[in-house]
Order: sequence, then structure tokens, then C-alpha cells
Amino acid sequence: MKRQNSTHALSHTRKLAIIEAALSLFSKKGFTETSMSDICQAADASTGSVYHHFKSKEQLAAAVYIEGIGEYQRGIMDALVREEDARAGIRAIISFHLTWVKEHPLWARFLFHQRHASFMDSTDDALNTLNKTFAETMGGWFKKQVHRGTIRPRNWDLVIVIILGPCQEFSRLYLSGKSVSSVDEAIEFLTETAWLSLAVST
Amino acid sequence: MKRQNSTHALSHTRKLAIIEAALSLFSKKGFTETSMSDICQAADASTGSVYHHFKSKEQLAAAVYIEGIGEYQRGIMDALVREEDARAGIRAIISFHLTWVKEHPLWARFLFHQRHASFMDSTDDALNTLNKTFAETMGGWFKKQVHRGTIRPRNWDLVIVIILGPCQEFSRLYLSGKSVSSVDEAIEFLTETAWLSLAVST
Amino acid sequence: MKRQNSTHALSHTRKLAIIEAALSLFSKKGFTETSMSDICQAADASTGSVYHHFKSKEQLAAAVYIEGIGEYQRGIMDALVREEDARAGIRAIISFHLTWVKEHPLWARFLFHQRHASFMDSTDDALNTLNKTFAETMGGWFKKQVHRGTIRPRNWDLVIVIILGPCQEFSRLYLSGKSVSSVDEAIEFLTETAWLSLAVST
Amino acid sequence: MKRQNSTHALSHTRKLAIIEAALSLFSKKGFTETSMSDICQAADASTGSVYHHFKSKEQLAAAVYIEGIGEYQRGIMDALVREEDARAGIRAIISFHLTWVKEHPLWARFLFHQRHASFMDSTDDALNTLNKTFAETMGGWFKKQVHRGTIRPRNWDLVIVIILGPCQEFSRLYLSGKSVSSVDEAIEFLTETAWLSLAVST
DNA sequence: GATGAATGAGCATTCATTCAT
DNA sequence: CATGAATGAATGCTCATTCAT
Repeated sequence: MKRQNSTHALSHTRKLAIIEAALSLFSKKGFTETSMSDICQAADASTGSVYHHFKSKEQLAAAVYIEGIGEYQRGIMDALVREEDARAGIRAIISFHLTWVKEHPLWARFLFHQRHASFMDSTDDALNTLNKTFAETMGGWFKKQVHRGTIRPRNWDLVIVIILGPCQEFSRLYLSGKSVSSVDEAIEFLTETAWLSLAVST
Repeated sequence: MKRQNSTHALSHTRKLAIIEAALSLFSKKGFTETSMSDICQAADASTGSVYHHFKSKEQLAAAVYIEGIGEYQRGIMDALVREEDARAGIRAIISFHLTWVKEHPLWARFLFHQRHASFMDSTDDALNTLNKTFAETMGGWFKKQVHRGTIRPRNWDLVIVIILGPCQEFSRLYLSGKSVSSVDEAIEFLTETAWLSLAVST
Repeated sequence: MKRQNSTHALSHTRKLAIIEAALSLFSKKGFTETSMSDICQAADASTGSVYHHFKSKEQLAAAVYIEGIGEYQRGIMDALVREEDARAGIRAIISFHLTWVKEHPLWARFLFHQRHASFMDSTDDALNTLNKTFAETMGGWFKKQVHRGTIRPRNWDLVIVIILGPCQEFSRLYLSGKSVSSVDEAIEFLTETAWLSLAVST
Repeated sequence: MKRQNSTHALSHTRKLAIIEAALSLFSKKGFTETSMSDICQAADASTGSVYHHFKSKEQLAAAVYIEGIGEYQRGIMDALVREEDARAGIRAIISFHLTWVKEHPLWARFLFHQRHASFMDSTDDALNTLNKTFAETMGGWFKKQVHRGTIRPRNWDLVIVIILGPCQEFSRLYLSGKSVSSVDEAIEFLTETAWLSLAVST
């Protein structure tokens, strides 16, 4: 039953294995439906080991969440900041979102389906920082475009809704295997729609 | 401790009270996080009583879900069928959705946030029938419009995504108190966007 | 595994059985060292049943404690109030204490050895009421004697210490099987000592 | 995270730090309620370090206990042996006890409140030796006094009870902050009482 | 219909202890 | 001597469900 190999390299592996197991299970069954025991088995770790690395189930979930949301947000920001052109920027967001969902279905299911989960109650400063940076970066880009006269000024909630709403809905269908259109088709169509809606019409 | 009044009228009240308590709790805390004991207390009913009316927690949740989704779907269909005009029909869907969410926040949270809940595993025939009717009615209306040349032919998933995605996203923001635009503003804007996207451009 | 007989009479029995099992185990092993599982087995009850009757282990311990301390205090007060004579009163206290310990060794071990236990943290009003009544009754009797000139006025802590200290210490020895004097001998000797100490010397 | 200084002098410090931390925690929360992890934190030592110095939690507790009880017994014996006079000897015991409790509240709480703790099961020869010496010294002194005709012959348990019972009870009140008399007042009063009780009356 | 005692599997978590480095 | 990752049995407690009354 005992694991012999507990070198430093491997203990890093151990922590990672726990995160991966947790991600997989949370994604598949949800936070509450996943037991720590499930995670232990999936990570081939003992109860004590998991609790050695994460103080609680909630904290583990938060760690997983933050790792995922961080990478997602960084990806979006990187993609967006690179674009000067308004339409290209919007396309970058949509494209990154749908591609990320396609390539990281576990993360996507976890991040977007379990959004309102209780484990976020633990007011995690790390998360707050992430979200603040993200909001500022995104807001800054849009403000710049509005200032340039390429995008019509709007309440920010409507902008989010128009860009991310369809992305989320398509992702949901895609992840549940109910979509019929390809991700590429979706990218083009959703971009076109968002652009029609947001652009300053000429 | 005992409830005296067990006439037929009152037991109907009892069943309703259970459903209402369940809805309120499921909406607030989620299915798994809500215990039957919570529901008993909130409904002022005994364990046995709740199990007398509903075979299991899942079945109770399913009953609540079906009651809600049924009324929602009926509302959408009624609103849609009444409209011959394509744009008016799209507006009717969006308007009904957002208005329903505003007027029935408990239902909305339960129906739309907890969508992927495990209690739907019980392949409920009632639900399947509801969904089938809904899909046919909706599909019929759109097909008719496409046939008339008012709406461009599209994969159905993209149509759903364009119309409902923004609605869902706005609802999420609205229900979590983070929206800044009014429901009426949202209705107008989301309708305009969907119409721009779906209409046969002239 | 299932218990068939769950009449009302028997469920009362069940709760009693739990209390008795808890008392026995707490007395023998102490609060922390006793597990709920131990209690379940000893009471021939299921986990759920125990928790149906008592909200927590602490609450169970508090219930046991209060039942015991209540009867003890009532016994002391009854014995004391009956006596007008000062020496007879002091003898009544000492005699009741040592006799009670002899006749209720489980209770005694639980009440007097585990005194500073954590389960008393739950600021139990019942306990506060008990203690208040007890303190008032005892205090009243002594005040009366002082007023009569039979007992010399003293700080109340010294009075307690002189009367109960030796009782407690003898009980400790007796319960651990290390005493050599009989309870009757102890009663006489401790009474004589306390009387010498407290009486107004003539 | 790592402690650099591991000279012999400092490791002695380390061992002491562990004992002090353990004493403080055992005294405050009790043996079972204190975890090795608590002790590690309080002593600023790693798990391994604590286990390097003490084989187990019980052994650590025993070490702490023996250190304390040893010093207490030595103190009593020193004070007693110095006195030829019977009353002065009894006063010395009581005085030392109460003064020691006042000056070493942590030790006192640990030694006297947690007396019946499980960690004493480990039949510690060191403890047995201590106790034997103590009993012999004390017994010898009293026998000598009885032989001299200053103290009336009594069962030894009653002697202990009369001298230590009130001390213990006063200590309990004192340590819990409920006493009202000063330690000096208590010394005088308890000495007078014990003397009245034990002396050969003239 | 209603009640609530009883069930027992399951869960999150703790904790003393070991051991490779 | 010190470190801290790892272990896994044990614990207090929850909860959906059953059933006699």
C-alpha cells in the first residue's frame, strides 16, 4: 500500500496528480457529487496526502478553479491585446473561447458549468486579483475602441452578454455533444453576429 | 407538534407547500446541497409526509423542474405562435424569457443554473414529452419563417445560440445582481442583435 | 440488523439506553476517548438513532451531565434543608456526598473527574439554572447558620473547600480502589474535621 | 522553512521548547485534545523533530508529567523534612502546595486536573520510583510524628484527604479564577483546619 | 395522509506515526 | 538532528429512505 518514491520531484507530481484527478472528477460529476475518497483513488494518493496539500475539499476546488480560470483569462487577454482592429479583437475573444473549450473540455466544464459553486465562497484573494486584472484589461480594450469610434458605446453588461452569451451557449451544446455545427463555423457566425451588434454601423 | 388539519383541501396545500419549499431551497442552494430535512422544515412537514407525496428526493426535484419548465415552455410557445411576423416572434421569445426570469427568479435560478443536475437522470417521460412538443413547435415556427424567406436558413444550434445565449447570460447577471441595464433595455438590444444576425438581409 | 420494536414505550427506552451507555463509557474512558461508535454499540442503537435523539456528542454529554448533577444537587439540597442543626447539616452534606459516590460510582466518576470538560462550553441554560438554585439554597442555609451564631462567618470559597475538598479527595481514592477507610468512617471523620473548622468555638 | 542552527546547545533548546509547548497545550486543552501538530506549531518544530526527541505523544506527555511531578514532590519533601515541629510540617505542605500552584499554574493544571490521563498507562518506572520515594518520605515523617505523640494515628488515606483535599479544591477554584480568598489566607485557614483535625488534642 | 424514530452507508476531516532525504 | 510528504485507520456527523403507529 505504501508508496516508496517520495522524492521532491515526485511529490510535485503528487500534488499535480491530485489537481488533475480533482479536475477530472469535478468536471464529470460536479463538486458536491465528487467525494474526497473518489479523488484519492483517482490520484492514487492517501487521504492524508491530499489533506497535506490542500486544507479542505473546498480549498482544493478553489485551487483547481483558479489554475483554470487563470489560464483561460490569460489566453483571452493575450489574444485580445495583440489585436488593434476592433473586429479582429472580437473575433479573437470568440475564437479563443471556443477553441479553448474544444481543447480543454474538462477545464471548460468545470469552469463554466460549476460557476456558481459554493467553494467560491472562500473569498479567495488570488481570484479577486485575477478577476480585477481581467476586467481592467478587457474594459480597457473596449474603451479604447469606443474612443476610436469603431465600437458603439454600450453598457458593459450588454457587451458581455452579446459576446460571451452565445459562446457559453454553444459551448454547452458542444460539450454535451448536442451541437451540430463545427467550432469553426460557430466562430465565424458568432463573430459576425457580435460585430453586427457592436460595431458603429457605417 | 402534530398538524390537526388533514382534509383533502389542506393536503393539497401540503403538497404545494413542499414543492414551494423545495423550489426555494433548490434555487438558493442547489439540489445536492439541499437536504430532505431542509425541505421538511421549510414546508413544515414531516419526513413521512414528504415521502408520502414524492417517492424520492430526485422525483421531487423532477416534479418541481417539470412544473417550472412546463410553464416556461408554454409561455414561450404561446407568445411565439401568436406572432406571424419574424422579428416580432424573435422579440416575443426574448421578451418572454427575460420577463419570466424577472418575475420568477426562483424558478429561473432553478431551471437555468441547475440545468445539468443529476435528478434529470430519471428518464422522465413527462419531461421528454414536454421537450418534444417544445422543440417541434419552435422548429415549426422557424421552418415556416425560413420558408417564407424572412429568416435565413441556419443550423438549428446556431439559431438557439444566438437567441438564447445572450438571454441566458443576461439572466445570469441579472439574477446575481450584477447587471446594470434594465430588462427592457436588454429586450430591445438582444432582439435587435438576434434580428440582425438571423434575418435575411435586404 | 433492524430493530422491529419501535413502540413509543420502547423509543423512550432507546433514549435511556443511549444515556446509560454514554454515562458508562464517559465514566470509564472519558469524554474524548469515547467514540460515538462506542456508544452506538453499547446502546445497541444505530448512528442515526443516537443523532436523532442528541444533536451532537457534546450535547449528549451535556444531557448526561445535567441529569446527573441535577440529581446530585437535589439530593444534597433535600438533605440539607431538612436539618436545622448546624452540625447535622454539615454531616448531611458529607454523608450524602460520600454515599452518593458509593452508590452511583459511574455518575460520580463522570461528574467529578471530568468536571472541566469541553462539552460544558455549550452554555447550557439548564445547567446555569441548576447551579444558581443550588448555590442559592446552599448559601441561604449557611447564611442562616451564621446569623444564628452557630457557624463562624467565612469567605464562601473556604467553606466549600473545607467541606467538599476532603469529600472529593476521598471519593477519588475510593473510586480508584485506593482507599482503606470505609465510607462510614470517612463520613464521621470528615464531619468532625469540618465541624471543628467551621463551628463557632465555645 | 528550515532551521539552520543545529548545534548541541540549540538542540537542547529545541527539546525544551517542545516540552514547554506541550505543557502549555496539555494544560490548556488537555492531553487528548492537543494534537502533535499543535505541539509542532507551538514549538516551531517539525513533526520529525518532535518524534526524534520523543517516541510518541504518550511518552512526551509522560516526560512532561514526570518533570513536573518530580519537582513538585521534591519541593514538598524538602519543605517537610526541614520541619521537626508537627504543625510547622503540615503548614509547610499546604503552603508549598498552594504557592506552587500559584507560581506554576500551567504545571498545576496539568498535574492535578489531568491526573487520570491515559498516558500514565505506560508503566513508567521513573514515575514509580518517584512515587515510591515520595510516599516513603511522607509516610516516614508522619510516622515519626505519631510516634512522638504530636499527631494522632489515623488511616493514611484520611490524613491525605484532610491535608490535600482542601488544597486541591482551593487550587481548582483559584486556577479557574473563582476563588475570593487570597492564597495566604487559604494557607492559614487550611493549616489551622488540618491541625485541629490531626493533632493530638490537649 | 401524517408522524417521527430508526437505519446504516457514506462523507469530510483529523491525527499519530513513519521514513526517505 | 531536522524536515515534511505520506499513510490510513478512526471519528463525528449527515442524509435519503423505511416503516410501525
